[in-house]
Amino acid sequence: MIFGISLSADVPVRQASLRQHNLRLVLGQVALVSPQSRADIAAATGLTRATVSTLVDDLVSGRLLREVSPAPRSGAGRPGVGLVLNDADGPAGLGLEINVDYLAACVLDLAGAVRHREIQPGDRRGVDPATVLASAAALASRAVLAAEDQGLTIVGTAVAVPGLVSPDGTIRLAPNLGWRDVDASGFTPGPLTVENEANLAALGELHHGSPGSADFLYVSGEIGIGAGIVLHGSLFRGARGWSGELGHVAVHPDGPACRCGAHGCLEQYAGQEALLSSGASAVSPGASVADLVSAAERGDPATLARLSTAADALGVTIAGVINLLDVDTVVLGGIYAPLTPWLRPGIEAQIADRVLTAAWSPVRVRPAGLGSNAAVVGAAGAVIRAVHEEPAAWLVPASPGKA
Amino acid sequence: MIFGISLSADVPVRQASLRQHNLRLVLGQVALVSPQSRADIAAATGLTRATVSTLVDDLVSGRLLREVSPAPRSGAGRPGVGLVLNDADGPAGLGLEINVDYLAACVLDLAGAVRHREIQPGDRRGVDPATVLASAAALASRAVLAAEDQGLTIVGTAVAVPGLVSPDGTIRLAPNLGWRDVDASGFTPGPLTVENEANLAALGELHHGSPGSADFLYVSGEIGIGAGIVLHGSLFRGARGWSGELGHVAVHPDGPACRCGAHGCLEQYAGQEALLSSGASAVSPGASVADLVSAAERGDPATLARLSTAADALGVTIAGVINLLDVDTVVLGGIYAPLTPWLRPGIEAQIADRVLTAAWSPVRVRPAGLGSNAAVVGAAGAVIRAVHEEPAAWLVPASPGKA
DNA sequence: TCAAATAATTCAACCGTTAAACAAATCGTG
DNA sequence: CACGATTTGTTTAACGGTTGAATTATTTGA
Repeated sequence: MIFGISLSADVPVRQASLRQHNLRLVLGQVALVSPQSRADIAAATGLTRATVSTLVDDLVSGRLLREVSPAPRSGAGRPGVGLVLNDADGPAGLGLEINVDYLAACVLDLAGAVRHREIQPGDRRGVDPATVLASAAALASRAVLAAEDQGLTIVGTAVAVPGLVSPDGTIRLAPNLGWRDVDASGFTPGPLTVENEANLAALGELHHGSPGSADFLYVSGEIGIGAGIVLHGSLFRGARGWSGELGHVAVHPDGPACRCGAHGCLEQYAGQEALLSSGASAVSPGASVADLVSAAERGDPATLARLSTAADALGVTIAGVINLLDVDTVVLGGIYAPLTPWLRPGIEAQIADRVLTAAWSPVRVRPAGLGSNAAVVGAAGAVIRAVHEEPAAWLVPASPGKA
Repeated sequence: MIFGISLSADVPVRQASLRQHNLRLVLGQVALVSPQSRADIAAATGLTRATVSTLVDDLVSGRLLREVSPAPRSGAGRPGVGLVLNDADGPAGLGLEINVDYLAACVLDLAGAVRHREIQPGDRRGVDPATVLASAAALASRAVLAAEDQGLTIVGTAVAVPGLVSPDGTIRLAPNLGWRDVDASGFTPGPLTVENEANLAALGELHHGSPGSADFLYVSGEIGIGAGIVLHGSLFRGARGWSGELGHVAVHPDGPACRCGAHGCLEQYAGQEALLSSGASAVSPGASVADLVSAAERGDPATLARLSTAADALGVTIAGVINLLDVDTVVLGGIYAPLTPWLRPGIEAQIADRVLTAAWSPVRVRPAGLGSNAAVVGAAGAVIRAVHEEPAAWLVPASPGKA
């Protein structure tokens, strides 16, 4: 549970909690705009310069902040020393992604910069989970070494998987991997979080993608269709962590049967298989998304028609979501990102038609800024975000020799 | 904005904030279990008895708590004095509801008990908004008098309306009243909140109805169909406050045209008009919901068929919502509450069929505990809830003569 | 009547923030 | 090159809120 909100309501508050809160406040301010003096921070947060000084001292000796020599000069007066997130020898987050057609790893430093990345393509459908997890573990240990080479310390790991995950780290159901009740909680050393791929991708988009709204629906087109829901700037995981199963929302209740047992699910109209493998078209069976894009660019009528059908189905479903949740932005991720030019018109038309408030408050539809990296980056970001959320817990005790 | 979360993250925290937090903690503890001694509170919250004493002193002299003579005895030792929410001469909340076929007012004391209620039936469709607001204002002033007679002081008012409300209190659109851009912000003295009827009903159900889940979908069947979404125990209002337009989610995208301009909206299948006025049946046009219930109880085939159709449509839509949001409870409110016996089977069948996680985590479907009072009670409850959330702001200064 | 037990209050100590004074570092100007 | 102006960062006394131990208050049971 790396995503839990920590400041919750029904717990007593002592002076120490106060300090924790203000430590986070200062760290967050530095994360917001980067070289910043203690005085700047004081002005921006409303804390006193004195308080900021003591807080910054803690954060610097705890290896979360770093001083940089000259702050950008302005007028007269003593120059302030700049403060930045410690991306030199501080903590770092490790993100992993287990997907149907690739494994990926990614290391982010405290400032959110990608410091290492490795992608291992290969179809994992039907492969023994233990084998796949072993490959992922190997990927992870290479990433840890790479981080150490750069002076960074991995303080946690998050894994993105295309399926439903229990709070204890068990993968309850990953239909497209063919997995069911796989325990992924301890396959790598250190604290580990297992989380749905679309959720982490949404987080990645929120914190590391193009800056946009704090309320959006991230639609992840992979073999299946998932969604990550960001409400008021934080991920909504549902009562049991199983939100976002957009692919199995009904478009036509009496439509074709779906693998899930129901009829007319969105996945039947806009899933990767529906887009790639059906009917006669310029795109041959077994083709890739890149082929689809080029066929669309050529203007192939059958391809365009199929994309239009998918866009309509997506649009109907998304319009329903907007009527329900009132998000103001829809982010198209996964395979939908490169297909945005052909999907957007149909989606926007359905929104205009079906969303009650569309007339006076527009909804943006845009492609994901991070492309296919959204989930790994989101996973690593979730780890460093935990540090940002509770810096007091991550202050490394000053070694007496060095201080 | 009576519902805002006050403890937010990017604000400095001083000792005073600490006190505010702990005041709320103590008040909340008393609200949780009622006659409770200072020592009990200390044990339950983790605060020191000393601290609890000073906090309770503030709350008592500020008229939010009241001491009751003998706490329930147990063994030996000095008996603790019981503390209860001040429902004798404390603050109270006024809730109003403007609906298509009735106006209502309701006063709740700090303990959440209904101390006054008035309902004024009568069809308001097409009536001039100013006239309706004047009636509501009259209702409100009678409620204020009734409260004063009982020693209570109204500290705020919330109004439930069947429509979309802007943050500034303007009713942007209330289709079934025929209102558009009506300013309802100042029609009664004192602080006023205007809010969607389904949202307030959901809040009412959450805090004053049958205790249940903290994540649920409240489906409000009135002339239109609205929904209130409660996530992690708090109301989700959407990016702009316009969440919950369930009635215009598509069931059959190519279905019959809806007033809203789209096609196949849920309202066409399960709205009050669809249930009451269509086709030949034992229920004559212009009938009421009570007629519908008695026809269903008689087993009238046409009525049962129509209810079954409505249940299927509701079920498809609700299943989509659950796939998306992973709520574990669905509350049927408004006209659906008395119809639950006939609606539930169809809804549950669709959920079982279409919700991915239904197999291993059941979804409860139940009628609203408050019936048609949910919205007014929720409105009044929202006001007293604001006091609970930020007691420091509501401590009445001790009058020197009385203290 | 007295000891045991529990409730509530008092008081010195602690901790984090504040405000104001002070020290440090730079620029502008003569 | 010196000096005032200016801004940064640290120091120090004071303040507010919580804590823990001691004290007082109130009841039960022997």
